Amino acid sequence: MERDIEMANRKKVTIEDVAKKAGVGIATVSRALNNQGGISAATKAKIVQVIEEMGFTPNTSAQSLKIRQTYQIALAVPDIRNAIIPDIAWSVEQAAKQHGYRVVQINTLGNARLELETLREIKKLHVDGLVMMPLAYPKQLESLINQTGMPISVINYSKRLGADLRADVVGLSRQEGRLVMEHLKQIGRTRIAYAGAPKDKIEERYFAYEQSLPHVDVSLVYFGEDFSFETGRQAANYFYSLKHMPDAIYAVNDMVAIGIVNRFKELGVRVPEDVAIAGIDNNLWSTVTTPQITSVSIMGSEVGRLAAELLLKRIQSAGATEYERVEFEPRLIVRESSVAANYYTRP
Amino acid sequence: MERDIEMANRKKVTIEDVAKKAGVGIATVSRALNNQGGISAATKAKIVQVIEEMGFTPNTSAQSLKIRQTYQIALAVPDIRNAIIPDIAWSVEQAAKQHGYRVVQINTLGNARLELETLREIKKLHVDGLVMMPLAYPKQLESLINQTGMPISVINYSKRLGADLRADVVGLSRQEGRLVMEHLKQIGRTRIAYAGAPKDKIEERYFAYEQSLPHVDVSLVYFGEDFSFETGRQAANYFYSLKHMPDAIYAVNDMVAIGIVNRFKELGVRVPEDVAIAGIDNNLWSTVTTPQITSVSIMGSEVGRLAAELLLKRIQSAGATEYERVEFEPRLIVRESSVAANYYTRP
DNA sequence: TGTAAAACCGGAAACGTTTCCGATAAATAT
DNA sequence: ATATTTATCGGAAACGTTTCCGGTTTTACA
Repeated sequence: MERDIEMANRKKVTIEDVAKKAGVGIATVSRALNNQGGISAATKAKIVQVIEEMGFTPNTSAQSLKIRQTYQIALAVPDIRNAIIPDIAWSVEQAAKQHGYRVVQINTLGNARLELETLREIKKLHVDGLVMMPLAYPKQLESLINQTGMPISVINYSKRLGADLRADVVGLSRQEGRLVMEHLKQIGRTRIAYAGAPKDKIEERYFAYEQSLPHVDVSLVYFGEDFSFETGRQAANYFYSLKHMPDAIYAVNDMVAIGIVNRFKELGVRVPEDVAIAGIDNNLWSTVTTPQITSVSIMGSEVGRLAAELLLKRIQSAGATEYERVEFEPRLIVRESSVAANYYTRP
Repeated sequence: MERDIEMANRKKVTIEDVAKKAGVGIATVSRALNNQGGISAATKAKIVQVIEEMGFTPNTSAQSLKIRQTYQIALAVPDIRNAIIPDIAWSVEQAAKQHGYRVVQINTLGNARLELETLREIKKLHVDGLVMMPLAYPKQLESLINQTGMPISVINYSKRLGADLRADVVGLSRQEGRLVMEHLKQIGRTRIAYAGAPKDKIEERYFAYEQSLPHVDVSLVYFGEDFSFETGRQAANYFYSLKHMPDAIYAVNDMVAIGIVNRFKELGVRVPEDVAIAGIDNNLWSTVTTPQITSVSIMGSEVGRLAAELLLKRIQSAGATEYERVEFEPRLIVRESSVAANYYTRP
């Protein structure tokens, strides 16, 4: 009880309090704080000591207001719980930290409306920059990006972007889907199915499916709700219900692929004998399941690090550099879910 | 090129600019912004329109400085890439968002020095509160928590905390380890090993091991570097190298358990016939491997949500409430890695 | 229509920093 | 010794909001 009162009463100590107690001016304290010279070693030591005693920490809001920088960047991802996104978040934070920045994190749910809203929200936040990984790409997103006037790095998981986008872009070369399809065809599969999230998310992956087939059999295309394990299981149920099952499935990501394998196991469908399966992401888990999952590696932590570094470079150069576009080459990693066991490359 | 210049020159538009253009005082614009009455519908509409035109967004730093709140909370976790931590991060963010707060995320690497440093860093950040999930618990951590005077929620993954800790605590009942050990003994295993991270992290889990055995055979205890898949594989190598292998392994978490299973498969060790294995966390992946992993569920998203809500309650009540302690009861979920297949409870 | 109350609005002070600029003290040069 | 430079420091003005307080206008009521 007393504690709470004490806590509530505890006044924040300001630079002025420190100045008074140390018997100097506030300007001097500020100089001691940002040690940039113009102050004698003696007074500085004195001030540092007083700061220590009083437990003073400068108010970030006031600092930011004055210097017009927050030293924060935002990170907008669809869902921190999914696939390679923790890797990306991790590497973005590491890179940011190295440059003295913090990251505030926002999940957009990969939802078109929320992606837009988030961008507007972030503008209000007055953060120094933004690393964004959009999924749904509502029409207005690009123009909104162009308007904000805020440094932005886009991690491009899916779509072809306008050439005039005013943001750095680090993307996958959008060849992942093609790699998977070529692999499945090459191992002799002919009835290849697609299992994915709604069509408007990561469209490129579905396009790769369409484009690599002379014509698509719509009964072999399953659009689920999201990118989850459960969606994979539902896809498996769907394909199992067909009179004529596919002999291969291209899954939009590893989570879905793993869900399919999991359900097929219950249903007695053999992988890869009856159906070959391949996903995209190549996360750790693809190597842990039985069978291990053939996948395409998209190197999340590399992507995240690079996106953050491009952003920070732009921030520090006050935007006075050309917009960069970097593509990561994905790499197919063949494992047991598509070919015979013990016949695969390690990641 | 021109664009960059344009961008660099773009002055931030302030509330004063809006006031001038709308022909009103800044106080009025502020009222329009925080729509709390004292303003006619007409002028408000006018102002809103001008704001729209000029693309004005209020400066958060100035607001925070004035109202002495940042509407940000910090979230300090060991490593966003691990186990249930994405679940926790997700649910903390969702809860925060509902109350109009943002979360800035910090990974401490579960490292004692960094946990302390992070706490100091966060104090500088002047966020409104902190959800923290410590692993290493350096000695000074508790007293530092008591000193900050900042609302804190601790997600207690491991240690017994001092009764006078000035923070809300939501924890596991610290029975997870006991549950695992009882299970392994109950199914008749006698040489039970422990595979874990360094002893100083999540000590409770190791203590549960010690306490449930008459005496510990040190050769059956393996302390790895971290909580990773790779650590699990190394543990497997170690146990395999013993002349007299254990017949059961209690793994500090599922990642490690999965790593062990993975390596044992390569080595031809049968699970659970030769060695029964059980972990803690019960994440999705425990159900995806073959064999599926026996585990203890600790309900990450529930824990995260509750921690955030306790914190926000404390923030909003200005700390004038008793400190709460909530324990989540863990639940053992028996799967194939410890008993015969098809003999398990679904999560 | 006149008056009291209510609604609306603007000026200015504050929030806690950084930084410019001028002033003083110390150091160096003459 | 004085004159000049240099190092050190303090005052005060910003930064962009919110909010108190007083003043004006409108509305309500008799």
